[in-house]
Amino acid sequence: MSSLIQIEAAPDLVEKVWHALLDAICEGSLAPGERIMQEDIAAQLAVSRQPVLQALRLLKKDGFVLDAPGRGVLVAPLDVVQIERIYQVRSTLDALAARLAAEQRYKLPAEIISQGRQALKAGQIKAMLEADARFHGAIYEASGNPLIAQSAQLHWAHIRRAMGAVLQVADMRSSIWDEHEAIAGAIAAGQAERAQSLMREHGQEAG
Amino acid sequence: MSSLIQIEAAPDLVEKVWHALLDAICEGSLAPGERIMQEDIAAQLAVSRQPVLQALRLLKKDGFVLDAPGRGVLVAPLDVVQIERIYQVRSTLDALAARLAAEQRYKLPAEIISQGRQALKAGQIKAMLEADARFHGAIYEASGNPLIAQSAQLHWAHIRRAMGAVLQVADMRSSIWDEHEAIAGAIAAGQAERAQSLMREHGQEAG
DNA sequence: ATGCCGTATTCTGTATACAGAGTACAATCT
DNA sequence: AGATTGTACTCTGTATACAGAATACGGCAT
Repeated sequence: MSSLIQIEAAPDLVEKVWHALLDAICEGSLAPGERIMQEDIAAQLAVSRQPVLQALRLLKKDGFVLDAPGRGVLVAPLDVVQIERIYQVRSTLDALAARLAAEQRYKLPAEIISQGRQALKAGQIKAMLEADARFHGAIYEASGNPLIAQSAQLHWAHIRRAMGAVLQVADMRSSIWDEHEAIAGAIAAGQAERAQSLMREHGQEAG
Repeated sequence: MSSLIQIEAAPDLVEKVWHALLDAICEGSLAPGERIMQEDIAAQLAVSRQPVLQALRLLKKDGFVLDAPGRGVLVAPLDVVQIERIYQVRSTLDALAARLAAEQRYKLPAEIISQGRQALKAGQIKAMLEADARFHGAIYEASGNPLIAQSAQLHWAHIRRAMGAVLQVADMRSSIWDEHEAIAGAIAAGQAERAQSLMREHGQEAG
């Protein structure tokens, strides 16, 4: 049996449409409050209305679009209160992940932090967000509980959306990578409680 | 304008099918590992395959059913490890909710606890679960962050499923309503940290 | 001129139809 | 007898068709 590369099964139109819509919403090309019509989307993506309908239902479930009875659905407006709520939940999950990762003395790859610092120095917003996501993602994975990553993944999408709007006005706090480094240190040292509380503070600051 | 009772809009077949399937899965009439065929479900509920397809996709997203490529989908087997993971996440969210509720010095209605004690004394399993859900639900609501309730709602469904299987063997811990009472006291007194840690311990015990 | 009602349009949700992918069984060859 | 390949069947996912609900506009009455 020769080792063949795994073929990625099931392109699945629904998932494609879902991804396309989510990207458009996060990136802002579908503006908050904008009306969405199934037929338009279907035509733009060259599929029938059916996969679009299903994708919209998925997005609706996660709060990216809202029902507008009679007028279809519209892109959820990004609400300050709502963002705060998301941060609240995500911080909690992050803290849990940090604690679990610390219990296993997870060693975070050093390059994640150095890459983040570089991006910050260079002022590359996109790279900064990516590095941030990698940092937190690594900890989720190290926690050994895939549910955390799954939940947080959703929140990240909301946050990405908010970030895009916010970062054009305000600068990113320059201290975040110091905080990240401290958290990574506590995790590697197995200081579960310390890692947990550092992460919680980190999340609260971010909001 | 006379005040008329709000008419509940949009029965929505997809949602009905979703609910019916979820109930069947939680209750156990759809056994773990069992194969599900769209046409069967559609025929049983007297709808077309379309709403069933969408409902299954929703359930798949939340891990109640799994993809069985080529053989449709099957009910997710209830895995001990998975249940532990769910408890881990839910405990964390519960602790967050308890802290937030405490910050507002939320007064939990006393009848929730007394109802729970009565159900425990009478040995009515169903009533016990209901009282438990009411207790935690009230705290979610008091937290002021609907995201917590939304997330936890999902976990509850999984837990309900597990409970049904577990409670037929093991008795429920008789101390839970003492713990609940202590938590409610801490919340009402505004002792946020204490409420949070009590709730965390409570969740860990339950697992 | 303004307010109200009726009609037409538009859009969603559901049902039916169709095509593709995968499995199971059976027949054939070694 | 066992293994392998070909064929038929089954089930899913997507497209098209249809019906119902809600809105927006235009006409009419006041």
